[in-house]
Amino acid sequence: MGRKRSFDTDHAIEQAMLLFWERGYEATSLSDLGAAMGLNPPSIYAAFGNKQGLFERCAHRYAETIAAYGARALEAEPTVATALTRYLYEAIDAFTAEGRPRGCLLVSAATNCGTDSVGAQTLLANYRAGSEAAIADRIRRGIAEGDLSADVESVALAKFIAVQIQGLAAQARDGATAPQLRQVAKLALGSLDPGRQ
Amino acid sequence: MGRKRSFDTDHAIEQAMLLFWERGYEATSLSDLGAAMGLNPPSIYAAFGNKQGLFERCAHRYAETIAAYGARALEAEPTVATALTRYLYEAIDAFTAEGRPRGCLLVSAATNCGTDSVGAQTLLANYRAGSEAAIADRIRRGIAEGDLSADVESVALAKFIAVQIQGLAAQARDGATAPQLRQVAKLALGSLDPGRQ
DNA sequence: GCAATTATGTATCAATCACTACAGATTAAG
DNA sequence: CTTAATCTGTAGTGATTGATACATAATTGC
Repeated sequence: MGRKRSFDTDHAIEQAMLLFWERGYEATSLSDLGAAMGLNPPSIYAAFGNKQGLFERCAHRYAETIAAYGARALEAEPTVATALTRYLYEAIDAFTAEGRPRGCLLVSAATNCGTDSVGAQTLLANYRAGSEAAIADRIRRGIAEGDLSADVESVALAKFIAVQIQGLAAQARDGATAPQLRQVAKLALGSLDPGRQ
Repeated sequence: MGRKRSFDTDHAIEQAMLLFWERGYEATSLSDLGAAMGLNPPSIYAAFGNKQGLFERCAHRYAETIAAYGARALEAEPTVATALTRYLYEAIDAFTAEGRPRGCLLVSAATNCGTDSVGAQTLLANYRAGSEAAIADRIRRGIAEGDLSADVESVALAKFIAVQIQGLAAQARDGATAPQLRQVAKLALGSLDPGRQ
């Protein structure tokens, strides 16, 4: 019973996500969020609890949609080399797509925050750690399948890919173009060449 | 004439720099800065103009001291390969040194800021662009000296190094250790091997 | 229709933000 | 010492922050 909610929660999350993606957690005020979602403060708090609750929903949405290329690349590609190659190139597409913020919400929406934003900071850090762990798992699977030399250090290689992702995201925010970043990825993926390392 | 300044400007900048480095531009309030520097607001404004003026002094100090390894590596090393290698390894030392903030102020002190911090944001972006340009210059010098194959694309390789720096700084903030990051750098520098690319 | 329950809009909360007015303290010049 | 100039400490500026109180509107179960 009770009055029905007069707005679309999914659409509201989408608008808030774009704002958090563009400006980061702290720099996005509830006034900005309310204006973008077309909601007054009480509706926001009733639906999401508080600012951090809304941010968690937005980060989840981002991970499930925009950043879904990562899991797809790791699962769909037959070899580690093709999986990591596709991972980087699709990341570059995501970081530089037209008509939406550049870079990666999970990388740069809560990098420099005050003590009251520790929650958002660790939330994103956990997403990043999860992605890196998934990459390491995929590398170990490749080794087990004989796809990759057994003396490849999965943790180090996964961290290498994570560094590429975080660096590419930062460069995309700084205005680097997709072709430029693809040249960078090509250099980075040279390390994966069989017969090297 | 007039009353003498009762504090050491250099020491004040040093304390403010450490705070900006740790928390970023927006998340560091003037109360925090005043407490760290041992100054009341009027003294800060008399000496530095405003918050952004203080931040500019801090960024300059950081670039001239903490981040001086970059220019040193590019100038002192005889070849591009050794210069870029030293660049990355000394960056890792700077990003993970004990007793001071992790990561790089120029990379992550103004990544997600509101519209009133555009000045700080572009200031750091210019520092980053300058570093990347210096790397590209050094690469072109190496090509001119016959140190490097003439078909190396200086801009792309410089951006590749910039991506490593920004990614390594982010990973250092996420808690990665120096040995872990050195493994990453080793993989990245594999692309520089003569006979490849 | 009635009562219970939930959502919405207005208006506002205390806290904090960057910044400053102002008076007293301290210095140098004459 | 006097005078002018600069610095320092106290206190407070208006604006904005995240978050709410409260009355009204809308919906469901009976």
